[in-house]
Amino acid sequence: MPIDKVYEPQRFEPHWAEWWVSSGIFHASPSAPGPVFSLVIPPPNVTGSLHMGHMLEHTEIDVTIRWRRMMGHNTLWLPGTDHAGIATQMVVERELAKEGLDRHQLGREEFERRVWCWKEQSGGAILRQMVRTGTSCDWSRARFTLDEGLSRAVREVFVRLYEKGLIYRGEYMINWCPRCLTALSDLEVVHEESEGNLWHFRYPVNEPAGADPRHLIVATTRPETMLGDTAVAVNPKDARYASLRGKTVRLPLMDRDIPVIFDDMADPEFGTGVVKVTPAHDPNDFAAGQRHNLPLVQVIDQHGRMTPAAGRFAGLGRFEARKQVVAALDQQGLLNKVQPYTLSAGRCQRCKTIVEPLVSTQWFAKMKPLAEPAIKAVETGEIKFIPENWVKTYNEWMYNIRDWCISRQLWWGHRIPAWHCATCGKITVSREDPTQCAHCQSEDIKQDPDVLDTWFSSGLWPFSTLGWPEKTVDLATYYPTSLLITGFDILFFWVARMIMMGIECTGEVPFRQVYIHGLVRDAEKQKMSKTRGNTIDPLDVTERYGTDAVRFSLLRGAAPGTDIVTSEDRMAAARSFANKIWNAARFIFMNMEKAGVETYELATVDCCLPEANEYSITIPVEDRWIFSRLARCAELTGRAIETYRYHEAADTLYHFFWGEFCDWYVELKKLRMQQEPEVKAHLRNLLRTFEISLRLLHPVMPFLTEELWQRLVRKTDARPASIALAPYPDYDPSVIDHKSILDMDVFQDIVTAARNLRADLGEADPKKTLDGVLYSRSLGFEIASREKSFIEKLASVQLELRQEAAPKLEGAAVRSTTEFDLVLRLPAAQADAAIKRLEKEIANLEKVIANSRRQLEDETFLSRAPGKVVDQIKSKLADYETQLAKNQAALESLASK
RNA sequence: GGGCGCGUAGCUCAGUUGGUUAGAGCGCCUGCUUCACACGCAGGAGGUCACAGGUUCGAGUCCUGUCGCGCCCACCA
Repeated sequence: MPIDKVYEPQRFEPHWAEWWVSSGIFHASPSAPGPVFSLVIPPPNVTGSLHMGHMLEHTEIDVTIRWRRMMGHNTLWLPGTDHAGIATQMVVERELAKEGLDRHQLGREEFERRVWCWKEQSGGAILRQMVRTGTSCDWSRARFTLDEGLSRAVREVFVRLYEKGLIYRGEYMINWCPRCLTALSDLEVVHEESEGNLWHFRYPVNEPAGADPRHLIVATTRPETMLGDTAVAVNPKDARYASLRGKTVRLPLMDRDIPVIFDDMADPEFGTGVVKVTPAHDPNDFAAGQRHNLPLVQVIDQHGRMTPAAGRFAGLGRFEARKQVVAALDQQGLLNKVQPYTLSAGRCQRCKTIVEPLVSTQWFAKMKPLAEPAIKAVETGEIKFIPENWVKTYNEWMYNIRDWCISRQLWWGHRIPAWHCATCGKITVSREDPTQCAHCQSEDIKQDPDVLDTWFSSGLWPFSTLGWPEKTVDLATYYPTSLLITGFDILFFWVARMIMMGIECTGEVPFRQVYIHGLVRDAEKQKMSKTRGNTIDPLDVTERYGTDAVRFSLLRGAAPGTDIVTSEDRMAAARSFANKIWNAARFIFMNMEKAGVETYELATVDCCLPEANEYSITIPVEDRWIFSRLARCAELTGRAIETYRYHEAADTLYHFFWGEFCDWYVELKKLRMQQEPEVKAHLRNLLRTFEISLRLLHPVMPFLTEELWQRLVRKTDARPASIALAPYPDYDPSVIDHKSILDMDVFQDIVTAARNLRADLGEADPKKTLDGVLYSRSLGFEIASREKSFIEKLASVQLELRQEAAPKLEGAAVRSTTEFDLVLRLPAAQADAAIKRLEKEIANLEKVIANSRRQLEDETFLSRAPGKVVDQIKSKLADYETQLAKNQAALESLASK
């Protein structure tokens, strides 16, 4: 049963990953005891595969969920995937293109069938990857946004909102992607700055015969749209143009007269103060057109080509048309000037094609009435954002929210439950598929071809996944969910909409807290992206470093409100830690074998206290100490996880396990078991502390701890099936033994002092023992006499103990603290290093002492600083002064040589 | 044009409500194949906390400004 020398997670991680699923230990039961803690996963796209962002998010969620589960909460982590409308449709269309097909050749039904096939393949992949990485979801409750139940929820919400007048259909200006051939919401348009031009054109003013010819100069970044101009606008307060009232101008190239309108949209400060108005191709102009009743002349079509309304430019692509329009105007002498200009163009979030603002009939959701209660919920603290400053961003968007274009001209998604009547032209919106028009009973009705924005269904995710609109037990138990963990990139897309939809549909907030994590970046602080080629594949590093190491490295970088830097260096460091744990286990297993102990039986007392009756001996200092440290570690780790300071949790565990458990406790136990006869008693506590440590570590390193725990702990009826179901170590502060901490401090100080002195003397080889004397009349003597042989062993010294004050010694290296003075005999040749250290120590002490004295003499300080702080300084000052005196004496004696 | 965030050791970053010799990981230097671990052990070097002011008994921490960097939102042609 000895385990392998080197930590090789590949050998056991897949096994536990499978077992966690097959054993069903993460299955949530509404009737389970304990406070409810529920969370729904931000559903990854079915088309996707796991990336580092998921890995981080899932790790943070998993740590939280595992910790809560061990704390005895009734936990649910509901997993699932999103159908991701455009993204998925694009991927499948690309696949079809390889076969030389497009979706129209297949037809809607066949195309949908193909997407479902694709979903079965790739949707399975990401779920399998999640299983492999150990996420402790309840897989029996996995959901997909196009599931029957969720589709019913979508339909119910659509009908309700329609009936309340919160969903309407109308002709407005929307963002249109000429490549995807669908409308987009404002959020799906990303703005990108690029270098372009500002062209200035002359539009001749129509003057009565005989008057002086005049022209107006208009500027535009999009010359091709001028073909659709139906007015020019000037500011009503702009005195320069007052005389234009009632005038028209001749639109060049089109030979059309268009009116001069007076509207605030024109900024007198900008350019000439005259702006061309193209209501069909610019959102501003569209609004102006409505105010002034201007006609719409659409010169660009859905494919981004010029329409017949563009006259001789008809059929050209929009960018080619731009060139030709400029050339034509130039030729006619109407090009006034060209200015370089940075403009921000809207691009399709998915395919990066420049979006075309077009007037189109679409479905919209009215947002203001939904936003109001959602704002209030955050304001009143019913929903808490962490970090808090995201509230500002949230509010900014919510207060300025505009109606949401929810229809998409796609085939993959939730079909809009509206039927158009060919007879009366009216619309029937219904929960069940209608067979006739609700208005005229005609049977000549056809379902609207559009589907809903993919975020419409994700907005319902927290309750649709729990069975809503049915009144299910799950819904009653787990809704509202406790927590949402997600990235800020989908704050508006998803989080805000869930809040609005949740409140609207269920009357309750969808979650109590939202923890917003940072972005995963590479070692160069670059955003990870496929195009940059700097992605780290989580599955790849999981194989090479182990899932636990990848998780741990991410957590160590995951301070709230900051981005998360990853690199293989960090993973290697985390793997070293895992290896350390592994080897501690190896040492323990080895000693069990030596002592003939087969397995460890879980202690009946679960708090961090040694079981006194196990001992026929006095409880040694390291045991009293380590249990206090265990309790402290549990407390700090728990509090860190609870407040989403994952980096702190990881750090606390790291330093506890490595710096305290391994470096001191195990080392001491090692000696104890070598030198003392009560091996089993010592082993018993070693096992106990190790087992508790494994439980402390389990939320962050689930695989390794499960593997070791299963090997260590004896299977009994009382034992939980998995460490994941074992209780998180109790951290009642009353178990902390302060005396033991003091004792251990002194013990460590003596050992460290001896090691320092050895180094000063240039003797780094631990095989060579040096002689020394320890002087102390207090705790130092007590500890040193009790643990003399251990100090000698750990520091490679031979000690003589004297219960007296240190005399003035010549030719010796001295290390002094308030509790003791340690003296090593010094070969004369090596005084320099010792002197140097003393001088440094003295300089430090002098600085601190001066500082403290100054403060203690300062009346204002004494009167204003809290008594606690003053006392602290006083007692420390005394300590510093004794140390200083001792060091000075030592230096004097050394220097005099 | 608004909003948010960052600038701390060679590198990457922590630093909870201001409280007294500023921490970690990696890297570097010295010495150790000590029977759990060289993915290790022991010891060590390295920081005027971007800059300038201010508040305070006390500032890496709070305020103002400057410089540098990043991100988000916005219909100015």
